[in-house]
Amino acid sequence: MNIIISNSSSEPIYEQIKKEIKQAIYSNELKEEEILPSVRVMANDLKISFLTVKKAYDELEAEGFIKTVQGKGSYVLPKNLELLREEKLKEIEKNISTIVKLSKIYGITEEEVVNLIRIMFEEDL
Amino acid sequence: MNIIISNSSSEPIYEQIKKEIKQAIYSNELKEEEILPSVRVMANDLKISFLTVKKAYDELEAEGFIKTVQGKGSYVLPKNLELLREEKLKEIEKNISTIVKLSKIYGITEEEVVNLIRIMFEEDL
DNA sequence: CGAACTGTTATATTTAATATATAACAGTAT
DNA sequence: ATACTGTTATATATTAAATATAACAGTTCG
Repeated sequence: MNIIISNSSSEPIYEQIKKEIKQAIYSNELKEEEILPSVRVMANDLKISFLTVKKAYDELEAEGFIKTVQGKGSYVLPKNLELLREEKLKEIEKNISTIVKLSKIYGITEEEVVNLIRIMFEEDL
Repeated sequence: MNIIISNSSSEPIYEQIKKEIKQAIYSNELKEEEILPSVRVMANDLKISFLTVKKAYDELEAEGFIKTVQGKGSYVLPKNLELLREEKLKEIEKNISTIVKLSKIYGITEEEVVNLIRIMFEEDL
């Protein structure tokens, strides 16, 4: 479990932690049943408050990705890859919706957008 | 000048105002040299503080879209459509970058994304 | 059992961004 | 002059995020 957070990011720390854990679950870096670092250990590693880590874990549990048991810790639930993929697909759709709205207002064509997509997809393989 | 703001939006009111004015400038609803509502008038209309409107106007001026003169008011600068378009293009690129990153991690293909784009472009013409 | 881990909860504080209220001041137009 | 403009300063309120600290509770293991 290798979490990297940015203190200066506008994105809240607990959100950054959530994202990285989801990604680790998806990429199988974190396997089913695997125990996550305890809130205090991770807080210590990241030099942040354990309450911030707890917030991330609480939300990950509410979203069905991990399970926390008092006294024991938090572990990765039988992962629902489809769930994760769907969640991200929704995020992508939201971004696309923003793009389409902006494009229509500011006279950017469908082809221009598609070209950008294609170019950026090829980059940094 | 017809500004609509949402009190419940997570987007700051001054940002909403900025966006709507930029859009109005782009669509020529607000023409070159046209006087914007005074900060107090708009604040009154929207039932918000004039300081919030001032913040929006100040930033619009810093970004080169309007000009404010003490005692007179704020008016639309000779508009630089290209500037606006470029600004929005950057916003779009940022969104695309997010999309591409997510897609690569979560196994969503270029074609899937392009299809979504095409579908959403056709919708709500 | 007891020590050393886990997580939980409550309280209080800090910081930054947003938004507000109010009052006083300054420029412009008529 | 008056009535608009914008400007500035001060103070306050709200919210989200993050923190610090202390006390409490469950689990594990020697």
